[in-house]
Amino acid sequence: MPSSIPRPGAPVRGSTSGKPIMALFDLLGRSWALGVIWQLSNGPMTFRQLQESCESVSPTVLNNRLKELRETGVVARGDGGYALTPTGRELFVLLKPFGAWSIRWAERFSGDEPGA
Amino acid sequence: MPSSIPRPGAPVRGSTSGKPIMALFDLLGRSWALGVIWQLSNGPMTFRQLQESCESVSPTVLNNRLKELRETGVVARGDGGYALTPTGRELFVLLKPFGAWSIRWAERFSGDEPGA
DNA sequence: ATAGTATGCTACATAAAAAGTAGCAACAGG
DNA sequence: CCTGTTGCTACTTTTTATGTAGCATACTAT
Repeated sequence: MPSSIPRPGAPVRGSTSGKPIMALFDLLGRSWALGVIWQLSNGPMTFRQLQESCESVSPTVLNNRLKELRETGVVARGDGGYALTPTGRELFVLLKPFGAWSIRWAERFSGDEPGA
Repeated sequence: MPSSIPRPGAPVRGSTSGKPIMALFDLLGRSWALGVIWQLSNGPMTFRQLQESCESVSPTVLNNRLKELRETGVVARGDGGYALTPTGRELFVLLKPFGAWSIRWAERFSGDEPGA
C-alpha cells in the first residue's frame, strides 16, 4: 500500500486526533499536492500536461497525489482531463493569495538578508 | 546533506524555474511545516512543547523544519522559545482561513464515514 | 488492417526523507 | 553534586519520492 489517504476524522500522518486541519495539512503537505492544485486552477489538464507543467514530478507520485485529491473531493476527472471540483476551487480561493505573498517574500531575499 | 532549503530564486524540489510560489510550496509542502506554523500562531513554544503539540514529530524532522523556517524568515528563536516572525504572522493570516474551511470539508465526509 | 501517436497509467530499482528511539552537552535550581 | 529541562545529534528502520521503462487503450490517418 502506497500511503493512506488523509481524511478528516481519521488519524493521519502524525496525528491521531482526526482534527480536520491536521488531515488537510497532511493532504497538502505531500510533495506536489499544492502544485497540482495550483496548476489546475488554470483549467483542466491531462495527466501528461500536468507532468510537464510540474517539471519533474514522477508519474508514480502524480498518480498518488491525484488519487488522494480525488478521494478527498478536491479534484475530479472529466472533460479535458483532470480538473478542480467546486470544493477544489474553494480551496484555491484560499490558496491564491499565496502567489502574491510569495513574490513579496522573494523580494526580501533579492536585496537583503541571507537568513536572519 | 539533509535537504536544501527552499528559497525563492533558487531551484527547489522539482522546479528549476525559481518561481517564488514553487519555492513556497516546496517549503510548506514538507511534513509538519504547516503544522509548526499553525502551532506557533498561538504564541512562542519551546522545542519540546512543539514536539508534544505535534504529537509524533521526530526531533530530526522538527529540527530540519525549524531550520528551514528560520532560514526563510518565517520563524525565529527568541524569548520563550520559537516564535513566528512578522513574516510568519503574515503567512499565518493567509493560512488561518484553512481552519474553518477544513471543518466544512470534514462535514462532507461525516455523511459517508464513521469517526469524527 | 496497420502504423503512428497520445493518454493514463503500472513496475521496478535507487535515492531521499521521515519515523522512532537513545542519549548527550549546556544550563538552572536546590 | 544531583535533578530536571532544553535543544539538539546519532543511528536504525520504515516510508516516500525520483527516474526510467514500458504496457494497454483509444484515436487518427493511410
